[in-house]
Amino acid sequence: MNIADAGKAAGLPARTIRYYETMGLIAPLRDANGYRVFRPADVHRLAFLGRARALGFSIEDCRALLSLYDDDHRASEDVRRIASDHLHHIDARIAQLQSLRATLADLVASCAGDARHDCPILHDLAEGGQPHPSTLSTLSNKNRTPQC
Amino acid sequence: MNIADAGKAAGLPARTIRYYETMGLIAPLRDANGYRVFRPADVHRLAFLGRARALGFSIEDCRALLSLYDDDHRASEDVRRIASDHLHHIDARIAQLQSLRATLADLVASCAGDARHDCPILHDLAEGGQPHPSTLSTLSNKNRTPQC
DNA sequence: GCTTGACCTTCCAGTGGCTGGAAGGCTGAC
DNA sequence: GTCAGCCTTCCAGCCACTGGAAGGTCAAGC
Repeated sequence: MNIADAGKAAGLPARTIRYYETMGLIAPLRDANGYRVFRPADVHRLAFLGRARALGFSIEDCRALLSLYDDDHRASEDVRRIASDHLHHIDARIAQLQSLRATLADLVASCAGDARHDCPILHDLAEGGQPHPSTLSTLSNKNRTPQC
Repeated sequence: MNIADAGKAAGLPARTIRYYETMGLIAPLRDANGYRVFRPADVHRLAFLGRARALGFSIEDCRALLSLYDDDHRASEDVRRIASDHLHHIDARIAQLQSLRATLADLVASCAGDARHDCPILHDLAEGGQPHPSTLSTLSNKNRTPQC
């Protein structure tokens, strides 16, 4: 099975699969012509990766999960710890976004959004205003760059 | 005022300020020795940037907001549109994370997390299981890589 | 046998918003 | 003069891809 078919079967773009190979997450065989050859087990592994990534696990988490999956002597404790840590990160991220959202929603609500010059949003950004109570922690946070 | 003092005044690391200069967001003067010289207006602009970034506005959004801030003929409509679009992005992101969180929490709850080999988390990742109803949209989403 | 188009390969570079480090210049106090 | 602590620029790395270029391979149709 070539890379495009493996991609279709696993729901991943060919480029992503090549990237996963360079990251050492998969190791397909090679045909005489240099083409990658994917066995069913490779496709299965790719689908595993696709699902883990869809749940937001990092590449390094995925590597750890795959190695536990391969490990006949694993303890479910180890898997659960990875998932649980990840859950905590997501919870923290949601809380941060919600606090940020509250501030932003207040600002948007306070702005007339018409042809006039006066704008409370810009005023707040310029003068610092009163940060929304729930945003204080976010603003004082080291993570000054909430990606969204 | 040199870069370190401007950074302290605006609450930004010197490196970030240099980065903002390369991005064309600020244009401090230069002293004879090549050092950047920050006037009060520059520091004010930096603080504006710090607050906008803390609210998750992208660098390009910040550029647009600053240019509206400088514009004597702006309409608050234009500012509000930027903020409102950003709010929608944050809402979408929160919804995505919450759906992902629900799936993940189910998985974590289903796992004994002990010394045994059997693990529903790995089983789900390997076999695809039943995706959590609220996660279906996430999994079928183009954005296969939810950063958290 | 030849062309065509769809695949495949590798390599390099860009995304966003910084951050780290290196190598070297400037300043002010001792 | 020497030392710490600033400042400068430039290059590279983070993450997980993604885009593009340049070129090889394959199968179908003529």
